[in-house]
Parts: sequence; C-alpha cells; structure tokens
Amino acid sequence: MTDSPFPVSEIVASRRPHRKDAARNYDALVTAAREAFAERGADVSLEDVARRAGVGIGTLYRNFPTRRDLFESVYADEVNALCRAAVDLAGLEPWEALTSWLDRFTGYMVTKRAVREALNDESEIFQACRDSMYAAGGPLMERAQKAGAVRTDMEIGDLLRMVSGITATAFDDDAQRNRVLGIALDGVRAGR
Amino acid sequence: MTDSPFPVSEIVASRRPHRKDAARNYDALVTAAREAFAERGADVSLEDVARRAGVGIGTLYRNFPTRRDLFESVYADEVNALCRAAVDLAGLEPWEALTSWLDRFTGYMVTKRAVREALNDESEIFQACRDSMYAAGGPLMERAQKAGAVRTDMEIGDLLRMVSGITATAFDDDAQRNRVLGIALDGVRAGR
DNA sequence: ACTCTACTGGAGGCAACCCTCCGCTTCAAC
DNA sequence: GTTGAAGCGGAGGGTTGCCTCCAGTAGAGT
Repeated sequence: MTDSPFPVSEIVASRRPHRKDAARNYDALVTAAREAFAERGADVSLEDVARRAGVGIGTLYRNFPTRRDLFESVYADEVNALCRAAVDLAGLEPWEALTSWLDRFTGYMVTKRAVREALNDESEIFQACRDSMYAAGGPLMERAQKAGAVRTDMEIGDLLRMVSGITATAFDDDAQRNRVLGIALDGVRAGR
Repeated sequence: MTDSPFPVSEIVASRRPHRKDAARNYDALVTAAREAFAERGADVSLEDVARRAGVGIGTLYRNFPTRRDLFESVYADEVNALCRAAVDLAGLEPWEALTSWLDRFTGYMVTKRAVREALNDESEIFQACRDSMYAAGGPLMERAQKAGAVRTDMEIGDLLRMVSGITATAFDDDAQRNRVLGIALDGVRAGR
C-alpha cells in the first residue's frame, strides 16, 4: 500500500491480482496455505490447500505455478507483518524491544519448519525477505548492543538463526521451549 | 554384544537377523538408509534406499515393514554409538567432557533433520533411545553442574534439544554454526 | 551331499499427487 | 446492457512411490 522501507512490501503487493474475484481467491489461497503449512509441514498436497481455500486446483496453479511460488508468498506475507511489528517496538527498552520482537518472530513464523531452508535460499524473493527482516531487526539489535545489553561479537543473522532453530524443534511443552530459549538468550546478553 | 547399561544396545542387537546373507543385507540397508537420510532428508524413497544397499525392495520390506522401522534402526544405531562415546569421555574436565560429547552428538546425528521429531516420539524404541541418551549424557551434565561449570536450572533434555535445534538449521557455513552454538552454550555456563 | 527352511528380489497392482487443458463464468470497461 | 478478456474449476493423463506376493536361491543342520 503506502511506501515502506522494506523491499518485501513491494513484492507482496505486486503479486496480488487486480480483479476482485481473483484477489479474493489469492488471499484465500495464501491463508489456507499458511494454515496448511503450519499444521502439516511444507509438503502438504497442493490439492489439499486448494480444497481448504475453497477454490479449484486450476486456480491455485494459475496463481502459483510451483509449490515454491506459493511458499514464497506465504513467507513474504509473514515477513512483511514482522517488519511492521519491528517499527512499533521502538519505544521499549533496548533489550525488551529486541526480545519482544523475537517473540513476534516465533509467533508469526508459522511456516517455521520450512524457514530453516528458506534462510539459506538464494532466490530473489527470499533475498528480499532476508534483507527486509535484517533491516527490521538489525536496528533493534544494534540499539541493544550500544546500550550494553547484547554482546558485540554477533549480528542479527546469527540471532535469528539461533532462535528459529530452537523454536522449530519439538519440545515437551511450551514451558520447556521458553526455558531453553531463555537459556540461549542468556548467552546473547553482554557481560559474562 | 557384551552387556551394556544402555537399553538401546539390546534393541539394536535383537533386530539383526541370524542368517549370514540376511545379516549382511540388514547391515547394508541400515548403512544405505543412514546415508540417504543424511543427504536427502527423512522422506527418501524406500526404493532408492534398497537400490543403494544393492538389495531388492522386498528385502527391505521384510526387515523393515514400515519407514518408521527403518528410521528407528538407523537412529538406534547412532544412539548406541553415542552412548559408548560418553563412557570414553569420563577422563576429561567436566565442562570439556560435556562439550566434547555434544560435538560427537552433532557428528553422529546424521539423521538430525528427523531427530527433532524423534525426540518427542512416544514409541517404545524412541523411548529407549531417549533413555539411553539421557543415561549417557546425564552424568556428564551433572558432573559439570557439580563442578560449577553448568547452571543448575536445566537438565540434559533441555540441552540436547537446544543443541539439536541449532545444529539442524541451515547456516552460511560451519563457522557461523559453531559461533552460534558457542553463544548458546555461554548461556548454559554457570555464574552469570 | 542333501534337504528343508528362511531369505531373496523384482514384477505389478494400488494410491496419491502433480499439473495441463479447456468449456464455462464473472468482471469491468465502454 | 453488451462484450471481450480474465478468471474459474475439475476431469483426466502421467509420474512416482508404496507394498504384496511368490517363484527361485542360498544357508545351516545332518
């Protein structure tokens, strides 16, 4: 919509079709795919996604010629939301702001099982997503570093990989996941 | 073979068939499967595994009626090796011993992409694997805790999940992976 | 050496999913 | 309101992987 400092916004907008029914179907597909990826992993059957979205399989293929195209759109959508969240957090204390954002990160990243691979993908759109995410999270990180809350021998990419790795693994329950994440984040704090 | 404190050893031994050709094929299958899982993920085609092992698909299915059976055997094999490694490390300094073992952990766990799920699986054999692994790693952990090297508000299960989560994610290179792992392990050290 | 048993391997039927294609429908511009 | 273009959906052909079944083969005890 409005211009944004994050390249991913352009991409998200440019892919959505113009006609009314087409746009509605496009949205339904992305939503359905997000849910499907979240609960059955990144290799759900595309037929299943189309069914969830209430559209024909042909419509899915017209919008997303390959599985990757679909995943890219879902992912870009989440990154986009995440970038906007980073801006809203500027008011908080540096460490607080950073961890709150990481919280959102684990929340939005419903596609997390597949994010692992996306993080190292060379394609243009993933590049843009990564750049946008670093552009969103980098400042929070640097601010926390300048404030002496975060060690200076690491960067935002390290942190995101750490967090996404941990949150993507299976735990007994959320309590354990948070505990472990907290421990790892203790390693991130400055001054040991 | 010889009796061992780790339940997983029994299981590994009990599954291997007696006849010579059968045993040879069994071994070939487990090895082929380990390689295949390592390089193409846990959903390789079983036909491919059989081909790698140089046996017919029928032979594979006789030994391993389901994909899960095959994965269990590969996994149990690795856990078994890992348990034995833990015993050998008793001589080192507590912290050193623990981190060396974690090193082996990430090395042996070629099946790591699938380990994530295995860690929470309820089946008998995974239970035994988990128990064995905790029995092997637990003492190293506790020793490090008694020595004041590791924080006391966590246990071996937390640590293994943390490590396996991080090592299973994609990184630019090994240097980054080790750096991030090191940071997380700093959070594990006592006395912050 | 012989036999009986356990094991072998791959042909083939089945199911799932992929993706294309095209007759029908809906939109929006005029 | 008309019309042409854009979009719709699902039938169906192709591919791939799963798993069974059984005629043939090789090991172990005698």
